[in-house]
Amino acid sequence: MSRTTLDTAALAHDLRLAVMRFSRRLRNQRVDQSVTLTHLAALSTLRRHGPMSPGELAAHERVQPPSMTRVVVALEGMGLVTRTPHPTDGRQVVIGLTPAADELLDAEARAREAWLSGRLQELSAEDRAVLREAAVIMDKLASG
Amino acid sequence: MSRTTLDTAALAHDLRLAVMRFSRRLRNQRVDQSVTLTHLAALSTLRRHGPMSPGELAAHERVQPPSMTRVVVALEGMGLVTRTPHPTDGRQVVIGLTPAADELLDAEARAREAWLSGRLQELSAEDRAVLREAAVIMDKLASG
DNA sequence: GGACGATGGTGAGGAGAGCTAAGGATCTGG
DNA sequence: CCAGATCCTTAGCTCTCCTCACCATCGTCC
Repeated sequence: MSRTTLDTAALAHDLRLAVMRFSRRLRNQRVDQSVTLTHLAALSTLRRHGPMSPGELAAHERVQPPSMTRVVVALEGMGLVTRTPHPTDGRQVVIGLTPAADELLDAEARAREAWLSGRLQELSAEDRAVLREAAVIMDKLASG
Repeated sequence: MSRTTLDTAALAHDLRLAVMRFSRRLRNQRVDQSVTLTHLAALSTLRRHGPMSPGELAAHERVQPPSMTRVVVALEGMGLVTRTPHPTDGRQVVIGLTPAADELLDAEARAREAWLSGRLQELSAEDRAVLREAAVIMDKLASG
């Protein structure tokens, strides 16, 4: 085993533990108890990329379609998204945000200062730059 | 809102999504189906820091004590850890690894090459360096 | 020395979040 | 027009973590 390979194995170990602990922390740190992190992620993606089908949404979030169905059902029940039939393809459904969801996302963006953004703000600019790059790399790893 | 604050909010958003997706991917990518990622993390921590009480272990993993109890019970059932009474404090219990756990961790370390280490190896040395720093920063964020 | 709050572990119950397998509706290519 | 592919959904399961409550033990204070 080469030096580099050993280092990579150690990195894999540390990175895995760090990501697990960090994601736990993120889940617990959500502000509004009624809307979970998974729900928020779906809403964010919808806002960023516009209305799309459940399947597309699932692909974006790297989740299986049935999982996303549940999320959409829950969000629809809360009046945060609408389900409208696809204009030409009868199989598909288009998920769109309601004004209430927009408000919620705005409120959440503000409230997020309470923790993650606040914590990030305490870091050095260099550390933030590292995280910014790392986010891109991790997303690449997650999608590959 | 200043420029930096805006950037930080965007970073919070992207980082959150990236970590969520990445951790989902990690969970699915485990090799041995009988031992879950949570179990492995606990075993890894025990190996790295030596025997400790369930409470300490929970603190290390940023988890509540009852959650760690379950993990320990499961691991004991699989013969991977032992529970011995604390020499002086009758309330405490000391969790230690069995030889079987050592073997499992070795096997896991080797098998991990199959995915995460393999993927990391494909990255540039610069990207790995970024992740190495990011792991430290995320752990700091998770613990604070 | 005994009562009493603090600490540590666990039992019970529940919620969130993901998966696979399978079913039903719709589209499309032959 | 039928057969297979595609899309969403239902059903049922697992894993992970939580809170609340309980019990045993420790340390302290009267």
